[in-house]
Amino acid sequence: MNLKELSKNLGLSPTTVSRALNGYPEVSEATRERVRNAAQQHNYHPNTRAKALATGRAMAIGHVIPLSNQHEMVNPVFGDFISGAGEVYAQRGYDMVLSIVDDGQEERAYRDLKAKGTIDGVIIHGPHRNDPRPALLTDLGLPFVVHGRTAADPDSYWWIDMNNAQAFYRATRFLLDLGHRRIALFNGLEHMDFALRRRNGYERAMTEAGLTTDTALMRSEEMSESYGYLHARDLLKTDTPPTAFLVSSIIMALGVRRALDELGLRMGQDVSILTHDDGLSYFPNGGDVPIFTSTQSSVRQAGRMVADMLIERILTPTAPPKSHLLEAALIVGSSTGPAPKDLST
Amino acid sequence: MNLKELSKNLGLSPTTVSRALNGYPEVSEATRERVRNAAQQHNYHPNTRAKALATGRAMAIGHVIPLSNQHEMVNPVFGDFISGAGEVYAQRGYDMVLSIVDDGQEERAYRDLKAKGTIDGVIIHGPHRNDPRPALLTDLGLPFVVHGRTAADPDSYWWIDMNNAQAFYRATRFLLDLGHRRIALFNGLEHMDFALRRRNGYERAMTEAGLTTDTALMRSEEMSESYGYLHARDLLKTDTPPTAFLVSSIIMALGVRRALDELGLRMGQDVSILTHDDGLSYFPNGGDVPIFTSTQSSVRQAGRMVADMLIERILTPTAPPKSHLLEAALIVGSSTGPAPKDLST
DNA sequence: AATCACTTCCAAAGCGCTTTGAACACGAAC
DNA sequence: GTTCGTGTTCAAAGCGCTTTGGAAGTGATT
Repeated sequence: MNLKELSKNLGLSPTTVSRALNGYPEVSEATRERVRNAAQQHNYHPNTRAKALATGRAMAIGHVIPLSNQHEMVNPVFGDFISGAGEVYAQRGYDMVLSIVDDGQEERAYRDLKAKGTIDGVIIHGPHRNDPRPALLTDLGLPFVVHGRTAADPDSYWWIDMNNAQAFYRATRFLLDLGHRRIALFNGLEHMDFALRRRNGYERAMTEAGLTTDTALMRSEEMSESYGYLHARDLLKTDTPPTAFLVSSIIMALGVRRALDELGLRMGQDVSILTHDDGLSYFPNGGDVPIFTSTQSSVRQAGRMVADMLIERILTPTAPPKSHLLEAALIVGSSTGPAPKDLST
Repeated sequence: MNLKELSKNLGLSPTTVSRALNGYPEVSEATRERVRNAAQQHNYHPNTRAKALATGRAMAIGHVIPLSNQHEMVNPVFGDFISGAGEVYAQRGYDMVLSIVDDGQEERAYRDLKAKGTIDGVIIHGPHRNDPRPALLTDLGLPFVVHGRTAADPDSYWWIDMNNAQAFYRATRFLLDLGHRRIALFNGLEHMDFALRRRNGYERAMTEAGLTTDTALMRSEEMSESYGYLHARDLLKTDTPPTAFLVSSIIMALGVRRALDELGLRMGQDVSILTHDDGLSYFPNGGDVPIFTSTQSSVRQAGRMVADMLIERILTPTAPPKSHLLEAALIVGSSTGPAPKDLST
């Protein structure tokens, strides 16, 4: 069923039917109602391609996902993020198109997407410190919103980020207040912008407390369960093990907890763990009393917000850049407790 | 840059340029070469929407992901699957469009996608035993390939599945050969087709060994870390705990291992774990010697194969249904060992 | 009865591409 | 010198929609 057929069916011109369906005022309410009913009844949906061609708007939003060959890895956070974004798209009539792209081919991917007119805008995931994408996309004239930020010039584009520095500052202070002094930081890869901001928050809190940060207690690594386990085990076997771990991801925290279990240490008593929790649906952090004390910020919610912002950006091409900084909640669970008395005293 | 501009630029008609670019024979090689160069130089890419409209082919493939409200859950397997599929799409010039859809709205989603002409075909994820989707899509005339199978009539459509029954049959036999008799089965939700097939494989092996299956040892649950932990802990505290766990997902297996650690039981000695391993990039199963003994089958590879098959299906509309059954490899790691001597003997 | 201001509808052009059917040039064949 | 292929190019229609620029109809106003 297409426009022509439907309009013939109704004894109206395609023009009128189109206007009726798209809410133009030059059509009587009676006609509009009649058209709407007929459309519904025949399950008429305007052909997206034709509509896109006619309007110049693709009604689709792109996500380009680089796939590096070394460590083939699809961030588990990604699933939750797009499911949040996808809700918004569905609701507002946009399609979501994903491009899996070999690492290093990203620029070409964006150029092609633009040239082919497949999409109206893109979302940038996982920005590095010095990410070239904002400049590239600005250059191409392809609307975009960054989930996160870059180091340089964040005022020049649209973004939504979590306040990583503040979250980890507060988390570190929380552990310090409990008497911990040797606090390990298990961070993500620090060429990622979020990771460096987290480290900065941690270091600021330590410094303010008059402590020197000890690089021996800091790790910067892909946030997998096994790395969490391996590094925790190594650290706990040293002469001066940490009494608390500040961890960047709940998946990594699972690994740290495994190391504790294996060494017979009680979480929240012998050793504390405080983790960031993205609210991943597949790794629920316990029930009424969360297992892990954590800084929480739902990545699915972020997905919704970023999607909304991008659509706004697309619809108001001339508006100046906006941004939004989300604060993580610090939620106490049972994985933290006062630092154990130092036996050497 | 569009066709008209490019052709004017070259002093040719749009027709000729189009044919040159699309490899039609009615164009001299000299001209074709000249056109190709110009296209490359100007980064000309035909507008997808226009092309789609003219050819009737959208050059896009859909994935509809139901999002149930109760347990908002994006299967972690999904990320790996689409990254495999995405590779193939990219290579063959297809776009991937994702629709996140409220549970129960799925049928409408498919109808709409068809009516809007956004896509040329869809992939069906996670089929239930009695999944209505194959019938629906056949009815709609929307080409599709199922990743997995349904109980009824799998010969009537295209699918690629892992041989779940055989994998779990072999896994169970492996544990039986090691002397285990009380083998727990931690399965996925058994209205899912794959899960029931796995149970069937397990039960067949047990029965063939002259053992009765004990429902007290069987769980059917979402495959999360916490469920693995909770159920394993409960079972291990009973009077007659299992000596081995057969687990449907490596994520769940992590939970089982945690229960062992917590109870001071040594994995592979006191208690064995054998898990299915989808080869998820974020949960690598160890290095040279895998941690978990597992039935392995890469879901990313499956993604590639399903995508290839769907494209074939789209290009040959009249071909009879094809299917492909993948065998999982049974790979020995360090999580299994002989059943401990029964102390009560 | 003529004019005006709406309201309601429509014909036709255009979005960027493919594809059909025809035209043109050129040399070979009659 | 006409006819016929052959190779190469093009004009124009069409894909399904939106949108511009009227045109017809309706009732109120002069």
